[in-house]
Amino acid sequence: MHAIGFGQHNHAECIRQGLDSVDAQCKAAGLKFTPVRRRVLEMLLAEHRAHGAYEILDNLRTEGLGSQPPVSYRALEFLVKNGFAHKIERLNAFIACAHLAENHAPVFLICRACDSVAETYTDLTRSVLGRAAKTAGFQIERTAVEIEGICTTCQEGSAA
Amino acid sequence: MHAIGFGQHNHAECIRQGLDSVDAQCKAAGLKFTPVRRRVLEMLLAEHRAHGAYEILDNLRTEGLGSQPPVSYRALEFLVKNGFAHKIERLNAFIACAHLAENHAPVFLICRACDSVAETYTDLTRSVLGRAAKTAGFQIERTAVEIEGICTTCQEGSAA
DNA sequence: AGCGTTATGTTATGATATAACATAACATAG
DNA sequence: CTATGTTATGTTATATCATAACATAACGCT
Repeated sequence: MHAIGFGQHNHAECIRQGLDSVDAQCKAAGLKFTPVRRRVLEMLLAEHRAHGAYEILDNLRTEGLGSQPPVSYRALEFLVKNGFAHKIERLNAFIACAHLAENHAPVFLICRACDSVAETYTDLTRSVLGRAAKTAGFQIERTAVEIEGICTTCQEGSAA
Repeated sequence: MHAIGFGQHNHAECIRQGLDSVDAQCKAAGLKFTPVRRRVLEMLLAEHRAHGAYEILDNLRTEGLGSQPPVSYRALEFLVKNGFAHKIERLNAFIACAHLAENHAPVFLICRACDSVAETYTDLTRSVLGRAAKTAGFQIERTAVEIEGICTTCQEGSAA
């Protein structure tokens, strides 16, 4: 298990790869990766933090790609539904998936100081929680695991 | 690990015990368990499902205990902050804590068919996820683990 | 070209949440 | 027992997040 989101990496490359990967997956699955959807994903990929639907919308508006809430919500819904992005419930905001193409139960590490969000994952549904659910006879469909705290960088910034 | 929420139990007793327990904890901690706060917790305890802040508010209004949003939000904030209730982020709604007086990382099993919510718990922060966070140098403060699916009862209702 | 399906545009409204300020209740130090 | 600080409540207004509903356009297919 490893976390993507904190630390250095080639970001332009990261965005390009993300778009290419989704492009390919959409082609393979017969999904339409339209300009609005593509642009929204690009915005999400641009930073490892959660973006609000209205923030996305503001950008779309500037670019003439849409001006009303349903435009961004629909694009985000498409991305989330197909696993290209996730919704962070805690923040009512969205983030690009950092493990594209892998079937995973995402886990988010949300830094309350700098708002960065790292995504890692777990085989949660087959571990402790999965067993608990099974015992209760509960049939799991989706999981939201969101951990709030302070990331490494921010801990260094203000020595605890 | 066991789940509270699905299945039979003496509910009047359950409510009374919850109120008594919180009453005692507030006394011990020097917290004020005021009429509004008490009544809100009582509403939450009345059913094992998440209650919206405005639903709570409607009831308070009927009873002359408050009429504006901040009233219910403040009471709920008090309950959540002190561990007597939890917020279900997925539903933007609140539920009484089912493990009062135990220090725990709550895990919610949310049935999307009947809207019931069961609370179980885990030593999550010391297990797989905790180790992952530690590796990433992340300092955990809060966790929200929400599992959505179908509860036993609803599975029986409409045979899969 | 006709038809069904999916995506987009647009209006309107619903649902959730909090900032900001005023007042009241309560504890306790003087 | 009253002045003062603190916590809780009352109230107005507004910010923020989300979707229902309906109209139009683009696309794929026969």
